[in-house]
Amino acid sequence: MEMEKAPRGRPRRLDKEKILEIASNLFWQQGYEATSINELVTAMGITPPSLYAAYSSKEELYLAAIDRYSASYGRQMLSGLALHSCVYEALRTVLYECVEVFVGGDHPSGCMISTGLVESSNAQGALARKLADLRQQTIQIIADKFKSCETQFVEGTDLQALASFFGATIQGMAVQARDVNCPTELHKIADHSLSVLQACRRF
Amino acid sequence: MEMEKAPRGRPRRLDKEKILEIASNLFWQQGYEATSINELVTAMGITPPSLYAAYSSKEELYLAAIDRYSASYGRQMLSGLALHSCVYEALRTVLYECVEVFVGGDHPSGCMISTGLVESSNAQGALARKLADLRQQTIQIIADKFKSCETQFVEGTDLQALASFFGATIQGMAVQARDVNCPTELHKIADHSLSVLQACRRF
DNA sequence: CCATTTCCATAGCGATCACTATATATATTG
DNA sequence: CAATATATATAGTGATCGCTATGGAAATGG
Repeated sequence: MEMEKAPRGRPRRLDKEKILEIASNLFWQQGYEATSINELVTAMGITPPSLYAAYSSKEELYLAAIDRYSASYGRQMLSGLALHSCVYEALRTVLYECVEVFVGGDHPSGCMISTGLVESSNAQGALARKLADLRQQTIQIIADKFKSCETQFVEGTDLQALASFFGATIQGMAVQARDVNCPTELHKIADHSLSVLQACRRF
Repeated sequence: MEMEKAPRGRPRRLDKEKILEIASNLFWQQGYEATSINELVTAMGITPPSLYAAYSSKEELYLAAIDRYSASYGRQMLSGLALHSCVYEALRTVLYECVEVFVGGDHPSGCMISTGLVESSNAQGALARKLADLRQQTIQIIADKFKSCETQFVEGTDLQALASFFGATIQGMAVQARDVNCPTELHKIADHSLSVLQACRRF
């Protein structure tokens, strides 16, 4: 069996994953620009040099937080696309999982990506473009699912536009999750949105 | 006839309205926290004391900018509600006017209110709550129109939830206006959203 | 003209920003 | 026990934050 050999020097009080978890929740709650290094290290119970030993800049930390969010919550929200061959069941699962993530659990409300860096200074242009890309990627993933289910739609349906519409629904739900934080209201929004998909289906 | 008597002291280089116009566009582009006093006064061609002579704080300036936006663009976007007795025509006009504002003209893209201070530090809690209120007010205005047109809907329709859905549509369009800035795409989103209203109508 | 009124520009306030140089604390290695 | 390696805490960097005290510039009133 493999023994975990302790590393050479003084052990760190917080590993990278724990640092990232705390940073993710703060960025999720307050956004990139509104979250200061001071707030981060205070929440972590460490000091700035320890943070910078793990992540070389605030920007890198934020990017890692976004990656972490995508890999866990983002994956969860889109998991329905692969689970269901019926495009309606697939998208209903996606929207309901969005509600779960946006208002549920022991984490901030809303969505790190949907409302991330929508407003920002020119100084953060690169990060803002990255977030806009991620939003567009999400829409593209939905569009690809629609295209792979083309036979389920009435002929001539603009599947790309339909995916943009559901992207807008998700982004709108993310805003309202911040404002009212009520799963019931979000479910109603999801259901109205799903009725559009229902109307585009062929039976 | 009334003569405009020049005031007593040194004349100001920029009146309050011009200051507000420039501030509004910068806040619209970058948001509240990402826009610094330095950027504002540089864009205005004045110095901080002149700005503070007109508006006593950054927060007050931002609130005035939001008021200005509501009175002009906000009013324009909701004007369709009073113009049309047909609820479908009314809401179609609203969504199309949103597209006009969100991607058109010689001003920033997106919406000052829909995506304003969705992410923010606790220090800006009061402003963030104000913006959330404005978003909910918009939804309520749409809900009130629906209720005044109750006879046009199929019986038992949840008009409040329907209004929330269109609020989400508008907020989603505001995000995508920032990301792609394309009126054609937004119109497709608006049309899909309107099909939900069409399905709720009684003929 | 001078006095008065009003606004503007310079300069800088204390606080906070993201980030780091230095030295000390805590572990393993030999 | 050193000697080495790593992470830590203290304390601070220059820059920028929102905001303002001071004094001079530019107008009218007498």
